[in-house]
Amino acid sequence: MNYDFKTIEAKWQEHWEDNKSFKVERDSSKKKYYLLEMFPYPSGRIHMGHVRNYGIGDAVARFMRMKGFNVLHPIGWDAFGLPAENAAIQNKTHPAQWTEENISSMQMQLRSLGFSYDWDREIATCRPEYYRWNQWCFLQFYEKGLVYRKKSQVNWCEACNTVLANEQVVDGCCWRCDGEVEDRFQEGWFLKITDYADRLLEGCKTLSGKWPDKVLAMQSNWIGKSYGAEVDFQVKGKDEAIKVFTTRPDTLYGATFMVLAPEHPLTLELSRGTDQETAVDEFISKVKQEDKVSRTSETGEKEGVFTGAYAVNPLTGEDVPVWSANFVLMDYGTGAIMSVPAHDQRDLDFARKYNLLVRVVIEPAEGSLDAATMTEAFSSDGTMARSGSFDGLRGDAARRKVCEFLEDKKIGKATVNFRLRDWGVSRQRYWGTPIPIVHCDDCGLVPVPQDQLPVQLPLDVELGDRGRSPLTTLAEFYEAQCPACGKSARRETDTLDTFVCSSWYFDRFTSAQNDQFAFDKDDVDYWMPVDQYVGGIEHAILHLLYSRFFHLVFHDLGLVKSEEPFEHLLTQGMVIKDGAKMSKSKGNVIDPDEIIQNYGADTARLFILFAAPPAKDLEWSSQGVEGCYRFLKRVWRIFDDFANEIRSAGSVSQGYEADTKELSELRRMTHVTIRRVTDDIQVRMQFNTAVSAIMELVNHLYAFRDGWTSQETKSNEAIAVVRESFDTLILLLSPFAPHVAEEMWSLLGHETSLVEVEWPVFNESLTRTEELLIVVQVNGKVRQRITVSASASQEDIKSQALGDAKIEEQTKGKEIKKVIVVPGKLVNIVVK
RNA sequence: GCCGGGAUGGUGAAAUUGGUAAACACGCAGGACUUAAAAUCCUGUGGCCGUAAGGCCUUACGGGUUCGAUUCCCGUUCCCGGUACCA
Repeated sequence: MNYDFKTIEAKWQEHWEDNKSFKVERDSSKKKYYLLEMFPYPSGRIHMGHVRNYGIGDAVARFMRMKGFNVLHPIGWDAFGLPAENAAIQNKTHPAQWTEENISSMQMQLRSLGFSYDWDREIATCRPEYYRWNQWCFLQFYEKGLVYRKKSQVNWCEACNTVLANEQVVDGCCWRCDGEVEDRFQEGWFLKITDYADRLLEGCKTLSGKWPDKVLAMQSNWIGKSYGAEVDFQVKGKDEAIKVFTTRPDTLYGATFMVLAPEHPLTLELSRGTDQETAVDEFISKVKQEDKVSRTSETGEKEGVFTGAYAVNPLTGEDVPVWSANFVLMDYGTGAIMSVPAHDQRDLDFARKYNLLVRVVIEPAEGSLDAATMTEAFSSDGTMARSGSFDGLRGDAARRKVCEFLEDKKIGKATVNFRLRDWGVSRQRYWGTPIPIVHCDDCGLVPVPQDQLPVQLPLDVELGDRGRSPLTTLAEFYEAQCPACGKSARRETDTLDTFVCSSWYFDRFTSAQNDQFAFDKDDVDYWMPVDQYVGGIEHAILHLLYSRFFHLVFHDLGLVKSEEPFEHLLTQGMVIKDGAKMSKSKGNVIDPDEIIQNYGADTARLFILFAAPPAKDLEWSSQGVEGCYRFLKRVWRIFDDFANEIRSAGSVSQGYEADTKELSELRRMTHVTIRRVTDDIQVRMQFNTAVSAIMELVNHLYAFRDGWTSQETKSNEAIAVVRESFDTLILLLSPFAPHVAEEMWSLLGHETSLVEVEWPVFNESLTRTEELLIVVQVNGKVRQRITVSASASQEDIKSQALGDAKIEEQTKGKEIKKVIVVPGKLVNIVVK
């Protein structure tokens, strides 16, 4: 019988579907396990990255199910977003239609891969049943004071015609379309993620060891906490102070000038009435013309202009000139800095260029600095000098003392600054969740009452006017009554960033069909947190930070017990071909469907798990796929050889001693393989080595077969041992190649599907051998291999090693200084 | 620059607590089966020297610790990812 993967896979997919094999319910009598993979955007086709992501997840889900856990393994669709809108304009369809069609075809593909999802929990974020609760979340945040509206400099993507959050700007370009991002001044909605900066950072510590260090480091850097001080510099001749943030209050005596960001309101104000007026105007307009990328690149020339004004250094009492320069950013700190050229490279470069005063106030432990000639700023810790009564203080202590002084004098204070900005969630596009707010001339911003949710996204819109969001042109949508006073009012026409949808979908999965709540308290507290989350590294900051933020807020609102949504995180590497990420433009895309057609889902899944450890990039290899296909055929053939003979065998009786060496070796191999595969999946999450171990067992069965078939009489016990091996092989293979495993399992006469079978347990005593191979080294070099009885004492091993002919030859005439015996491993003889 | 991760055969990789480097697979070579091919099965396969027995070398590079280092420590080079006039 040939390995007919097409028939087998279709058969079992149908079986799982008809029986709802992977449907789960909350059951407090069972230990839960929530396995989640990042849900896909319904682009239309599954790609290899998905196969990898979901292949890894499914292996773990199936394994944990067999280990007896109540496993929640859901799937859904991150279905709002720009591609639908753009595709709809191009193909003259509707985003809803385009999206739903894509969902259907991708569902088919996921089914054809045999993933073990609870399909009853499937969600799509673009459906009112979902986005209704998205609006509800927004209002929860609103009521808690975590939502506000402000006019600000925003990142505008011209190509996408919308605003982007800071996290969505990559190297000055749009994360989605790669188009250039420009600054715009615009009003929009923000979520106060900065209120949670400290707790999000603290959380990184508790996740250490459970999330990849890399992701935690990226998040910590993104949050960017820095300790320092805020100091007020009085403007000379005006009742106005310039507030600066510095991480080096110990260098305050060396602040010889100040620099404002060009956008800083005081830049313009201070120059008025001075002879620098026109110079400042020209400078500001020049900087405005520069694009964001070159403005913020480090290699860019530092340029500035004197504002004509002076401020007073609060510690030295000196007048210091106030400049404005392109390298000071309005959106970090206070948008103004004190410049200490001797101890900051940028300040020094600027001072040299414009001939400003340099004063050394921190002395290094070794050598000395010459303010007149130095070209490299000394920015490490050192001893304070030329700093009045602070002279001699160092490092943190120095900074603390200066801060205390500033607080005493009420001219500054120790403070903490974050790099993290609030999350702008307004999008000027159609295909997203309508923001449930009404603008009333009398009442101001009025939230839509919960019983009026969802604010439906109208489907009868004209798309294609690329300048504006369609909602702003649709009177039936934006004309509304004020929920508070009943007067006619205007509905908000911005939609929510789609990252809002994905910030809590894992909670929704716990009560996917509930139409009373976003999620049921008992459900969410039973299932959450996600025990294992699997997804791409590209969401290290975006989705993973937003989700943590949402979950903390939910926690504070008493909606969920846990604080962190994802207990363990695995970020899988990319699938690459010819050294590059698969992409249409490079023409190196392998279509999963084609692989499934030619080799089957089991082969596709096996290859993708076998070819590389999960966290590493995986180089696609058609020969490697061929190899995995060959392996499954090899499994099938040896199974076919034995199936009839072992089908009616019983189990091996307890205390059975194998009649032959071959049988006891097969038994040992079987139990060793259980141990290896279990450990690889459960502890190490290393599926490539798990598959290798199974391959070794199969190789062993082939070697075993030759002796077996020539044997004339076989005891029932002997047949039972062989059966045990095949049962085990099938079970161990089942998380990786579930279809062929199910088929073989049923061919052996088992009546239950593997879904209900327990993971095999190894017997430690059966994994031991009677003889051990010991390596004998002389001076650390392997010279001989000897076999010793497993019960041999260290002394026995030592004398057997020393008595070996070859070792005697190696040690002849030399003095034996030391003999090291590592039980079960090696003997090292040190000679001179 | 800073942060994180890497570098092992012809290739993907393995070595779990410092203990036989290269498991498993691909590729390649040889053999069996076959009229032949495919498929399949078996054997070999890090490099150098040697007919062989065997020896020497080998985990990016240079040091160190240790009886023993792919693994730990110090330094260097290169590669990948993130981030960056962040005050």
